[in-house]
Amino acid sequence: MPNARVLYWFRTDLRLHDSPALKAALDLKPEVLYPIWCWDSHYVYHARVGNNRWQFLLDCMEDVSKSITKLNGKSKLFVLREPAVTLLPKLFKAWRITHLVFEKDTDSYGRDRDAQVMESAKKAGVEVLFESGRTLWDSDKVVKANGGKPTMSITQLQHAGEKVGNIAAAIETPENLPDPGDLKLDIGQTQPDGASDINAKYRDGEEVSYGSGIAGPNNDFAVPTLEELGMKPATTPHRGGESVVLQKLEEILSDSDYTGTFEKPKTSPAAFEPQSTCLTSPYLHFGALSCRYFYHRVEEVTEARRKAKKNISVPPTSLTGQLLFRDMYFAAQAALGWSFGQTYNNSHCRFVPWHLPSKVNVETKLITGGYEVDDAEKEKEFQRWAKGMTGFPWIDAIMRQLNIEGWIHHLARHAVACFLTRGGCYISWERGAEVFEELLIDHEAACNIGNWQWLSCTAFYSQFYRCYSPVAFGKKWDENGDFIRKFVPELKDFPKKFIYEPHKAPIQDQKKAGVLISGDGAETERGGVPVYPKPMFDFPTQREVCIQGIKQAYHVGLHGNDAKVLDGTWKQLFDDNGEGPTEGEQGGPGGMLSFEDAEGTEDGHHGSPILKRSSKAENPSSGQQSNVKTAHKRDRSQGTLDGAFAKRAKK
DNA sequence: CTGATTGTTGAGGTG
DNA sequence: ACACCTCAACAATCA
Repeated sequence: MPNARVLYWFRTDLRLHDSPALKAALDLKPEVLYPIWCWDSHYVYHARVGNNRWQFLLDCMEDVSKSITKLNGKSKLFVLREPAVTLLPKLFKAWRITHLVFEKDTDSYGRDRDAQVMESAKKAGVEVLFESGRTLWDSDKVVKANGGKPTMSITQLQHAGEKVGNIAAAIETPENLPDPGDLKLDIGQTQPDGASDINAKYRDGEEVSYGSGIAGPNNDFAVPTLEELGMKPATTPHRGGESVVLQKLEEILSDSDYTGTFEKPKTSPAAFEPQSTCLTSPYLHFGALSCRYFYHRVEEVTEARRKAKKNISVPPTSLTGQLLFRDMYFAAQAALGWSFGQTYNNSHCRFVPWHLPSKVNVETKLITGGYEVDDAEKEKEFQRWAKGMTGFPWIDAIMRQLNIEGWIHHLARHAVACFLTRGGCYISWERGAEVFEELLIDHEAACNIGNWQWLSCTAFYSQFYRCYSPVAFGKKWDENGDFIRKFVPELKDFPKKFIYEPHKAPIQDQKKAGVLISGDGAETERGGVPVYPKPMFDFPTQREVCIQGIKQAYHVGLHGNDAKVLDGTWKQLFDDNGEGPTEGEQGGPGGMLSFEDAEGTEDGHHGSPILKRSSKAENPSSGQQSNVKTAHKRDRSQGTLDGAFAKRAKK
């Protein structure tokens, strides 16, 4: 198609290697190709994204932009400061676009956004091409091969994957790219409304990215900086980018023993500098590394070892097994949609009367972003967990590493997730998932949600009697407590004997180590001496409380979509003395006495918020509306990089 | 259909 | 150091 004018819309595919969507765009032999990024209010204001993940994203964007320029000096990643849903209809006209090409997104949010964009492309007479490229197999095909059901075990995923076919071989990186067309833009900018900025705590300056116009402060479509977003500098040592990870991958692969015999359960969660796993997850999330390329390169190493009769590891514990789990979670989410990310109305998530349950909108059947504080003590425990002040050094070290570096080992995630939910606090997994969503640089909605369900024994896994100890589990890997000494520095000189249970140390030992073990974490210093809190509960007691609670919930046997969960009468089935907000006969689905107001449903619209139409909203450019009133924060927090917003025409 | 086995990654004990 | 057993006990898979 020699006259094709292509808009290549980068999203979570920030790479040039092995990109089926980019290949589809280049196969059009376009006259012009605009590589673009649409700046997205969802990511800026409404999804939980801390400054560390922001930095990683910006690194990936900067890197792919440089790679584009290397292939064509006139081109780069053109970053447009406006969400795709309002921007693209204008861009189609301004740049006389004939084709829109992007990588398929099966995240619930991405699907809704893309449906809306495709509708506007159709109206504008623009042809849309998209390719699956984020997973080993197209997640929708996996679901179909699994009988239309979510893949809830690794064997289901493996069987379904076999039916779909071989994992596609990697596609060559292009050697050149077409010129971009004319960059003149004479269109108004629709700015998102930053009023409900969920990430405000990460900002110390004015957010100016939108205020400086569609092409940015220098009018050159440059990749923004954290400073431009008013965000505090990142604290993570991990840096993003396709070129960074491709080099890293070569180092990993060059160690045949490591790559070929990798077994996840045998890697230490306490290792740091370097960590025990290869830390490719954030690159996979942003698409800087293709999971299929990774898979096949690891297979090459494994095959060579097999021929040489050397040891090899196999799925599910091997490196390729990790990629299979990723596909399993993607296909589970692809099948279940929005309900996958919550207990309420989720057909495959067990109902457990957790503390701090999510509030729900009973009309949309979506969680609202808020939660019920059924017990003030539990709220306190949650806050102490989130910042690493539980008084259990192993848990606190992990949570502090998460806060500072944005990455923690998979088994460390197990330890803290089990502790918050079924093995300690008995707090809803949805609370934990939200904290991880905010802090992890590798946050992948499908994997995060799936793993939280796994660890809380609400889906994917059910052996709730296998419970991680906040003392014994860490000790198994790191008897000396070096990991604790690194991330809980007030304990750095604590005697080895008590490093996992400092409250058991005699006061003389505490004095000698220069730290006082006291209080609930509110006090961090007394008379110049650092204070580390006492444990917030007796773990063996809480372990028993949790196991009995889960056992009863399993016995009751409700899932998120059972009628008694939907209408709140589940309480009748639970012992009033059971753990969690179980008292009474009836209550809100979350557990409290009243249902959350079904907000934003006055027009009687149903379905996911981004697709709603409201006669009240205005959108002069496309005639379509997003209704910010119906699109609550948490309703929008599972998607990727674009979103719903209130329209505010630039003056 | 039944019953045995298996399930990426528990803890605590023994030999 | 490491293999193996038991504790209590869920649910998918397979013969």
